[in-house]
Amino acid sequence: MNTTKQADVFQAIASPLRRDILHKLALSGDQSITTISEDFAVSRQAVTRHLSVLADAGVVQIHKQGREQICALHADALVQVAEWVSFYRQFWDRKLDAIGDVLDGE
Amino acid sequence: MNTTKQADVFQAIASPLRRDILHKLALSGDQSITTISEDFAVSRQAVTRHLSVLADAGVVQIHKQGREQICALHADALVQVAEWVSFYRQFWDRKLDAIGDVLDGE
DNA sequence: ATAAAATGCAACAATAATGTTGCATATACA
DNA sequence: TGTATATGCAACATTATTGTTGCATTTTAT
Repeated sequence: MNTTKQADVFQAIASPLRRDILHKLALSGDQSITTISEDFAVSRQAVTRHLSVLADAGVVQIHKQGREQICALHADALVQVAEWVSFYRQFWDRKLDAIGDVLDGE
Repeated sequence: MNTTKQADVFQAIASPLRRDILHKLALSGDQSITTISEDFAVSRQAVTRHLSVLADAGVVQIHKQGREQICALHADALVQVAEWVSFYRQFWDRKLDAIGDVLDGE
């Protein structure tokens, strides 16, 4: 919504719909706003706003290409989330350690 | 707020204040609602509600002890977040891989 | 038995978040 | 040059989120 200052990435990924958008970008690659919105039940304008939230948080980068706005996943912004959650690994149950290892690709 | 059905953990950690509460529980261990609220600028009732959101998402467990409600961090619920974010590691910039390794304790 | 301490409940108020619709504007294309 | 396409803007309507305050209830400790 803001487009100027850095928004909270945690707030950005709080919405299931926004997480779905990120997932779609990850699986299908860069796409225009209209193309993205066709996959969801809400209006194009609603999707546009969700994309703005994601862009403000730095998780998505948008650049104009002709008359289209191409959206691209910028996963780097998620490192902050990875860092945050990694701190809590020390408090996970011992039995979850195996899962953690898998997540970390060890 | 709900206390019955499983709430979204992503929504729960979206609030900076709620993340601060989790951090306090991690560092200082189990505490009563009043003790927790003393560390924040908002009212006890506000903190109570934040704790409810965290409890609904399973990130905090609360049990009664006498006249107090003792809150405990339940980091297991954050595994879902770790799993989600780990998927995006493949999209991180190559230069961030080193950071990722550190996060994973490799 | 009483008073203090720790909460729970409920009513409100102020915002923020989500979605919609209608209309204007910029590009691409036949 | 027209027309269809891709967006942007803005006004609204609903809900959800956050916080507050006042008062009732449950325990603990004199």
